[in-house]
Amino acid sequence: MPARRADARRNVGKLLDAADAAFRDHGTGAPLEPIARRAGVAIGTLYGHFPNRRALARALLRERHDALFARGDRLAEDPPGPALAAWIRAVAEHAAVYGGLAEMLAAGLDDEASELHDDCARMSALTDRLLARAHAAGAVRPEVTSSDVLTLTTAAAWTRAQSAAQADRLLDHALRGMLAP
Amino acid sequence: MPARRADARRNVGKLLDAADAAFRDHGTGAPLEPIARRAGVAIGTLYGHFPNRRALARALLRERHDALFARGDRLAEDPPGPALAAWIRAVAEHAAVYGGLAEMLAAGLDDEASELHDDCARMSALTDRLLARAHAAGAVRPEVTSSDVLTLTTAAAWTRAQSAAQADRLLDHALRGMLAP
DNA sequence: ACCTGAACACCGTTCAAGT
DNA sequence: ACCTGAACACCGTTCAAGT
Repeated sequence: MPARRADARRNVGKLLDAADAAFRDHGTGAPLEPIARRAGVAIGTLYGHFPNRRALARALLRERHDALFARGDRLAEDPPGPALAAWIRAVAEHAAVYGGLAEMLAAGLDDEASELHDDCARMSALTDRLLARAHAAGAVRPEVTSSDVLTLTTAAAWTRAQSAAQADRLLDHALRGMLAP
Repeated sequence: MPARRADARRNVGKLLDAADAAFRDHGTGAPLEPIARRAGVAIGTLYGHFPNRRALARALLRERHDALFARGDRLAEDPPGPALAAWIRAVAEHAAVYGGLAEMLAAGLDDEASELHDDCARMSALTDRLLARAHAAGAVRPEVTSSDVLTLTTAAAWTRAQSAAQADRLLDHALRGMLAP
């Protein structure tokens, strides 16, 4: 972390607050100029701190992602089957804070150049780990792969942007089909 | 169908061909000006025939939707459980011809003013009918609702835009959780 | 009855000039 | 070291003028 001028640090804080509000209201595709205006800075200042939308999202998700990773680590101590289910639900719920975030995270996993790639890879690694435990305990059907779990998670996150209740029901059905009979 | 000047009819045909190619390549959000140019007409001509993107999509999907509805009607004669599963797979496959179509159809079902509403309502009605048959035959778990089925269908269609194979596997797992044990 | 394309609005992004 | 905001590019949409 380089030394920053105090006004610059304040501006970053105000930009993140404004971006959070805008992303909540209009999704991750929200216009950037109103965000800068709402933060009381010029549009160039926003670009000076965040070269693109993904960099802004990454900063915005920092704390939230760290909390999610901690949750994943804790779940690795719980009974394998329910722990995997709880993890999937937690990620799906997280990826629905902003409309369009599910797409952004799915893309970030594939694109190594994405500012979100590291975070996505970490989520993926936690999924692998929790799934491997569930397999070892015989809690999941043997044919279920890590990709299957990630796909379900993103699909549920995308659904959640339309209806949280329906996303939960989709998870109920799909998990019933994935967990051991 | 009002009488049309021959050149107007030709233009509509060329616009639909160009739009189909553009939607396939860049999804339903593809820029409209290149579509008009590719069709050899001015942008105003496109707007003259199709007041908005949904109207263009509706025209583009006409034949395809009619074929889908016919498929649904035929499936209503088949064994209820497999028929429902086949219908879900057919709709999911259809809604993935263009990127972004899954979202468009999901929105069209809720929005009565949408040019796509009628088509979406008909898909929904066919889903209801096939699900009711499956329930009557005891082929589906009793708690499965029509919304559950529509949600799964759209989620699978959305997934399909990224990976067809993963979408199929999602359907495998979710259907296993929805069909009677 | 239909077509043209200039015109306007809007937004993302850059960068020269300023402090 | 950071900020400003004009400038440019791009695209959706409208509409007066033309055939």
